[in-house]
Amino acid sequence: MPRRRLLVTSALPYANGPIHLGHLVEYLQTDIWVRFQKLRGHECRYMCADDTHGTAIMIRARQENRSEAELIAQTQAEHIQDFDDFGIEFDNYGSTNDAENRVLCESMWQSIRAAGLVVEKDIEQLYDTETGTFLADRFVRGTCPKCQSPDQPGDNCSSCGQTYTPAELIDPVSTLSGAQPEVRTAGHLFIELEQLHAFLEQWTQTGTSLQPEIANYLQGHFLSEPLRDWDISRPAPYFGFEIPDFPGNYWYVWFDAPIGYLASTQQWCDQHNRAFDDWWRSPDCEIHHFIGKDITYFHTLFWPGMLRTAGYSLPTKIHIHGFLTVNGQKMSKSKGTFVKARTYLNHLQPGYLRYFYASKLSSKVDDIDLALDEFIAKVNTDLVGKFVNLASRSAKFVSHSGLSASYPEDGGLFAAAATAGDAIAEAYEACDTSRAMRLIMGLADRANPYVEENKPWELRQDPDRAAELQDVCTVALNLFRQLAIYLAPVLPDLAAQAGVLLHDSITHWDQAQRPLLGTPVAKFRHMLQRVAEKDVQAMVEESKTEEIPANSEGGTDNAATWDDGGEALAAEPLAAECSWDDFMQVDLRVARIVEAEHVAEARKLLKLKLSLGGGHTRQVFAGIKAAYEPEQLVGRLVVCVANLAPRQMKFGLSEGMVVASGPGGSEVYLLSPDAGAVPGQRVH
RNA sequence: GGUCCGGUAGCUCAGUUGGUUAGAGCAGGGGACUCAUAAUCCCUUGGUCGGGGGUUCGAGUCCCUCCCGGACUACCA
Repeated sequence: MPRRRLLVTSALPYANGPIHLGHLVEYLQTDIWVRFQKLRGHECRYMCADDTHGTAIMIRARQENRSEAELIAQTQAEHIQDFDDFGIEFDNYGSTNDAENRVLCESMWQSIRAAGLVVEKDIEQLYDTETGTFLADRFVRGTCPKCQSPDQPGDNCSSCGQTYTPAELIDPVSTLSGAQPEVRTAGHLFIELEQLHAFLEQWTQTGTSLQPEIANYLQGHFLSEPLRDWDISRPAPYFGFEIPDFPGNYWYVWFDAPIGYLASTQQWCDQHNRAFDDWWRSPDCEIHHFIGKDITYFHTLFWPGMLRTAGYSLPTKIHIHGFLTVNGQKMSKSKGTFVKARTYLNHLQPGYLRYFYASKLSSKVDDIDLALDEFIAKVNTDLVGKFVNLASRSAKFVSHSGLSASYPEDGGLFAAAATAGDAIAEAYEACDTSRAMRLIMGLADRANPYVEENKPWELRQDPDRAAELQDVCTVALNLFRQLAIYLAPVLPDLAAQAGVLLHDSITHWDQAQRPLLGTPVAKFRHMLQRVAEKDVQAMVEESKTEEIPANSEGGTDNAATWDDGGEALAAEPLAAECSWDDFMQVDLRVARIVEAEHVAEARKLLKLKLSLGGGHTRQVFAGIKAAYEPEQLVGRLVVCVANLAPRQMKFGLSEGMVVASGPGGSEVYLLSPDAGAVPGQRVH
């Protein structure tokens, strides 16, 4: 088999939120594929990076009163730790804000300019004068111009379905500041993608780079009519790279994000003294992108167009996967099924999820479902009951003697499993890991009866049959080792443990072709604990109490989903209608927490000092001890009831109330005003 | 509405270019074993392959039609 050179990427996670189980579908699928290629002896490099630019990052950094650089550095460190703990091995993990990316963006830009693809057009956009920013559609809400429904998103009405531009909204409001935005005109640069129409038609429809349903989708939705110009610039302020020949304007995040694939490769090449062009300008190198179906459009139209224009290699294959559902539904915070990578790791081992995803994923774009009870049953049955059990039930009988010197008669089991290696490899190669797992477990199903029939536990009773015992265990352990090799891309930790047990590390797929003989056998230790239902439940419970970033959209990563249940409303039905005057009797004010401390004797209370600005302060006792640490409160803005009658409490006078939602205990959520609010402002 | 994907045993799914009595794993029932993480092994109950038409000597597999479920439906792309 000729040695292939492969460059593999996963989509870049947006640096505005933590990695969750939905993200991991992609990174685990890719990691498994990469590990498979490496195990086959190919040179395969896995590149990724954080996607760091765009309005959402800028806004969040402002809200948190820190620089974008600080925010994205912290997020990147968290992402890398999460990936690392899941056994996802990148060859390089960069950032789209790295210097290499700027250089490559500029060079890409020059090529696109030189090709005559760029035009400037004026567009009208809503502008928030308070925050000094142009507003993307999702930052505007207002009344639908068609059906008059209030408080609708900036692009279409959730009530009547009408689509419109934010400027058409009646009484538009900026969600950043609450201000009424004004319409302003600004020049934007556009890429005339239509000039590449013929190329894209040919590339998407006749090549082998796309799954057939994706090619159909593109033909039906985009290629059947002229391609629209792509708005590629954003006026300041914007967090990104400034466009060199268009000062005051920045590349839209979706321009520089995929170039991050190149930049990450560049970093790796620099560190390893390798030639960049061997990867991105060589017909000998395969380029494989793994992405989710939500970002199909960018990767199958714009990205090939950019690459071709700048003279880079085109993707060999774009592997597109579906979304994750949990228990058959979208991930839901209230159900505790919106699980962060870190939360999972707090309760469960990564191998469980790696195997479960592998057993579900195929080369199709279908969504996959993580049914938690199926997850428990499948992992325990397949991995512990069938696979690990083979070693667990035979290793200790040969810990003193080691494996036999020649391979015993086994009824053709080893040879059959060796032959099956090709079919398993084909399945991995095609990203059909569910098929691969099925084939592997079929082998395990034939291995256990062998042990059953040969009864090593009886053989060991008879010293005269020691050789027989050794032979039976040699077969069982070699069958186990074959499975460990075939599973190594999915379960690298178990493969390593198998290597330790048999004193022969697993480094190549072809090791499954020849039995291992004559090596010592180490003392057997449990390789994988069974999944306990209580741990899964604990993970779900913890997920219910966690904060989820309110807006994880805005970058190139739109994988977040939500599904708001009706439990909260049902638990506390709406109160009777009140008049405007009634409402205005309650004086809600923005306040800043300037001091926060524990009250030694109090079980539920924290003592807060609120500032209303201008030196006006209030002492408030709030029942939020179980939900917040004093340190995390100091400095943040909250909303307080400023005209509530003071109340004498056991520990002192409470001069107001901080508003929060939630059932109580550790589930209390303080309300925060958006950036721009200042202490003392009244809430209307 | 349009496009795409799917509808096979209680559950998750396999079923290659149409070919003998439709399969696996799990779950359920019965038994065995005790080396192994209440693991394993043997036997076993479950299906008019969404409905209806058609092509064919023969269809889960091809064609038509209807029903059901899901995804997508860009234009901040």
